Amino acid sequence: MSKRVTVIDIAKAAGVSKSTVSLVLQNSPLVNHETKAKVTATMRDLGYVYNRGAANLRQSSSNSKIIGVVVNDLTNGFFAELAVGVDTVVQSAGFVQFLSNTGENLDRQKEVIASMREHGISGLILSPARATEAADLKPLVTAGIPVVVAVRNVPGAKVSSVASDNHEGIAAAVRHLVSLGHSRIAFLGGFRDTAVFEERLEGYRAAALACSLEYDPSLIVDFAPSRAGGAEAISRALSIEEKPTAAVCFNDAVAFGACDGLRAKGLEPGRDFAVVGFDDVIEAKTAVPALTTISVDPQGMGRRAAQLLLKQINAGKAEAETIVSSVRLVVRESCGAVHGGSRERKQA
Amino acid sequence: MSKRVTVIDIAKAAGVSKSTVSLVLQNSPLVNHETKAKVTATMRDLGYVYNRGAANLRQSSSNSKIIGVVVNDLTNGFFAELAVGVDTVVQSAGFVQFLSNTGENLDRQKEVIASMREHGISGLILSPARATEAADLKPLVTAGIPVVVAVRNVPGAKVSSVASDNHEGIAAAVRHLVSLGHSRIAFLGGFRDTAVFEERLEGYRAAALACSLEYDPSLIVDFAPSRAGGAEAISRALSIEEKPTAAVCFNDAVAFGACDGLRAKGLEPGRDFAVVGFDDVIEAKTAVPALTTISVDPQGMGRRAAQLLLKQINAGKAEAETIVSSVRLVVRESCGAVHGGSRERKQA
DNA sequence: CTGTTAGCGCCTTCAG
DNA sequence: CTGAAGGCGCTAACAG
Repeated sequence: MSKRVTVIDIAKAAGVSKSTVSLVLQNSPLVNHETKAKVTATMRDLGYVYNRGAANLRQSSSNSKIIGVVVNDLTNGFFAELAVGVDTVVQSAGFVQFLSNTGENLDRQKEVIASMREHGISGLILSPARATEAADLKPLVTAGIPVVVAVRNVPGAKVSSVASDNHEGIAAAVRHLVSLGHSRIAFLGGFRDTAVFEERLEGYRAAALACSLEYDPSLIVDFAPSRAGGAEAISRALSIEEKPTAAVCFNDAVAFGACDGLRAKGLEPGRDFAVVGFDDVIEAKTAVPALTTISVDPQGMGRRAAQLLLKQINAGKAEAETIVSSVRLVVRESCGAVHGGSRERKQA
Repeated sequence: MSKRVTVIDIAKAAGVSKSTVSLVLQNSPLVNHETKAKVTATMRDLGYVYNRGAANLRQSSSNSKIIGVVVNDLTNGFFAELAVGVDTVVQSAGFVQFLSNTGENLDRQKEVIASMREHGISGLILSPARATEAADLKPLVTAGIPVVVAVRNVPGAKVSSVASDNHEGIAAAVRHLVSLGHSRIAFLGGFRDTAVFEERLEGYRAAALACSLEYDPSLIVDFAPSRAGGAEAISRALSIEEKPTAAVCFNDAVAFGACDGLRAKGLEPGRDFAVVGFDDVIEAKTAVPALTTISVDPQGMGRRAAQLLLKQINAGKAEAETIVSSVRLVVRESCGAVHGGSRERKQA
């Protein structure tokens, strides 16, 4: 209906020139308060809305004030919170958020990112779908669009990232278990050839060493980081000579699987065996009350990611930077002290 | 760094004119396959990215292919799912989603919507923050931007909406309770002066009538639709002459409050008293296992809202339309049959 | 089927 | 402090 009102309309109505209006728009100090007030008034009267598309066209672009956020599973409360965290800082910096969900679908991720590019995002925060490769981000970085990867790392990508403190997380879990009297602690699940596995395992080693536990490689049971893998892993861990009484798991999926496996053997997690999970991607909220987990604050991660991105946007182009987000151990119910663990059972 | 490559660049490289390229872009049938292929090839080679900003500028605008989604609490799983539902259909229609969170903050909502307008959204899906008024949406509708309001209604606004079937939801709950043997059923919580209250109460009345229950106004206890209000309401409901043995609550918050109130009196919800909640905004997932709730499918609502919006966008401008989303009764554990209820207790 | 010509709404010189 | 031009990347008419 009503044609779009443009700078020219309001210039006419206010009796000034378009350039004056333009200056007001970017509130330049070059225009006196009086005219400025008049102009803003007429803008309001005529219902003027700024057209960023046009502005971006004229300007160098990429100062579109829009930042893209794509997450792999918005249904998961963890990522929803992450997005909220991002949104908070993005909004207060005067940007808007383009948020999309990939549902772990690589094709969709590609489409979504392409679409965002067409709209001229000035930066991207990505919680990548599984199996995302550095090549998927290549076009972005060559185009000079800042990218920060969150939660999961993308192997060879030269972009900034925000992830949780894998080393310290596992170490805290080990210390917790030791404080409950455990000394035979298994490390379950995960693929050895990933960086995350290395970090987590290293945390395990370091803490074990610090607590002067004997280091027994047979307690390290690598397996697919899935629920099924967890079940397999716990089964194998329980088949060794000197059985463990507790386990730290590569992620929550593995932990759930371990609980499944324990129950299949008539053991109740939390009572007969202590299990600690790591808040990963699969499930942020656990249904197993006795499960202790290493949790990260998703909103905090989101905020940090956004801040990092904004910094890079403002700096033109900065070096890729990596932030490790601190984690905390969440003990929901008793994790399972050793005197209630399988050791007694073994003696019985 | 690398300057943006434009249609003109690829025209030059492919040895055609810009218009040809433009035609290819909107894959018009007017260009023969061969040239089309050549053009697309060079586009890929030069790493061309379409500039929607420019296109929107030239075109009538509002076919920006971006649709805005603003939600009052993304932290709440219900709304996250809603957003996912919207995203699904929005994406497959070739649009992108601008998603923002208001956190129930009206000012923020205003800012966010303004920002989206500047970016030229072609439509808006809004799950309004509390106390949103029709006036807040006025500018949008006068600008001819289709709006669909989801979950919550905005009183006088002339926009489409997608909400749950309040009438049938409560009615189903009442029928369920009657089938368990209850005949004294309270209706707890909510402010009488809202449309939603009317609808829900009407559902209660209709079902009570259909089940030939006596209609006793003292069983209707209106109170703030909050947890505190629920506690107050149940307390008042239990103070009347002939006590109820069950209650349908205005929303989940009230239901939780009612449970609090029951426990304070030494009654266990689900055993001594049946409580039914309504999936509203506060908490989508309940922590009280014995609580039966009237649930809506948030993703489904999101999809429906998006479809409605797209329809309006394509139709230019349609009449405001209202969709009521069906609900279903979710019985988690036994809701509490009357023989285990307070009636026996009264007789004892 | 292809090339030419005009702008879309805004911002930036560059002179007044 | 203001006015006049020019152009960002693209599409819409027309002409070839």
